[in-house]
Amino acid sequence: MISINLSHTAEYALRAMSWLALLPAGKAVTAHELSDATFVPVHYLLKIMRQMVSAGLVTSAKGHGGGFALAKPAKRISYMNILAVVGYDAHPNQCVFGWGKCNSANPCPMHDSWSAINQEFQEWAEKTTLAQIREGTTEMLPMPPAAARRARKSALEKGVSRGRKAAEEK
Amino acid sequence: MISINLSHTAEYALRAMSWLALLPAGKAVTAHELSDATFVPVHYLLKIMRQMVSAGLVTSAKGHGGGFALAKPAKRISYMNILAVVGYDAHPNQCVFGWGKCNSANPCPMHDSWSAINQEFQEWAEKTTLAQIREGTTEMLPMPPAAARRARKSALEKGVSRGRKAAEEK
DNA sequence: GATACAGTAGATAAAAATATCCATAGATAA
DNA sequence: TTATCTATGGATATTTTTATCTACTGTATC
Repeated sequence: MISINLSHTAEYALRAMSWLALLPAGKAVTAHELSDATFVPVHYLLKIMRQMVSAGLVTSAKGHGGGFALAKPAKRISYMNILAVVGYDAHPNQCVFGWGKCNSANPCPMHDSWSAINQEFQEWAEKTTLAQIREGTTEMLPMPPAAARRARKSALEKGVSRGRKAAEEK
Repeated sequence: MISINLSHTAEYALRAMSWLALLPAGKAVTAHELSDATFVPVHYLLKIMRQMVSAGLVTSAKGHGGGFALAKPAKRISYMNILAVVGYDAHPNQCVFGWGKCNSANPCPMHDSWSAINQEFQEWAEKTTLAQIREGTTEMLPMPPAAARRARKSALEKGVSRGRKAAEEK
């Protein structure tokens, strides 16, 4: 659970998508690489990525050299777009009390205090895009921790090009 | 799931506490009444209320005439206080990527965009108290939907003072 | 004291979220 | 063509969250 209480799934989706946004446009990354970089369990990640693909946010390619890449420019993919894919319902007027009709004219006890922050979040998620990521922080990421680990492992188990394979055969 | 993705438990806690805040100071309400008013399953509510009691936000009294009431003035109970009881961790600097050290000097790819809204939420939860509830909307709540239902039911099954009892005996 | 009320405590059950596994199909390279 | 890579789709397992149940303790009223 993260501060604004994202589900694991939502958090994973954001991580994976932002990682894709860091790649040179058009370059595909495999699920394994993505998993290593983002610490998202491979199979679960694959499941999430499939949803991203059918939602049209990501393209996929099978076979050698295949993988995942953003389907459109980073600045055209908002956080809200991503969260929506993993089941986040944008209910600008959703009520903490579950009241069907809850608005300033007919507020639940928490309406006033809640709707303020809620609306801010909605707006933030809609206007913030994957482009924000690329801008600030690319250069801080020469190699993600997991990729480094994997590289070390791979080096140890000499000669095999993919660390994972080597690890399995041990 | 509500907009900012509160867990059911967190949502329930907020509802129950805000209901207590609406009562005349010192008046106790039973778990059943609270459950009717807030649509929180009784037993689950009881479990949550126990946590509120041990956290010192609520007082409880057993036996006839007993129930729950706020342990201190509404304005001294912040939403953050409530959320903390049900397991919400206030991590002003928690990282979407799960990086141990993630701050403006060493940011994860999402740090900049995320920390802004995250911090807003933290501040909001800390400065907003149950007093906000009482102020605005008390008069809009002559009788909550469930209480009304219960009263109707009770009236139908004539003569017994507690609707619940009557329903069970039917 | 007896009775009914109401919270406490902990066990158990059901449902949802998270994670893993396996058998396939498409794509590339040799 | 064959072997290898990689995503797809669906089944299954695990864990966590949510919900329910039962026995018990304290309190007030009669």
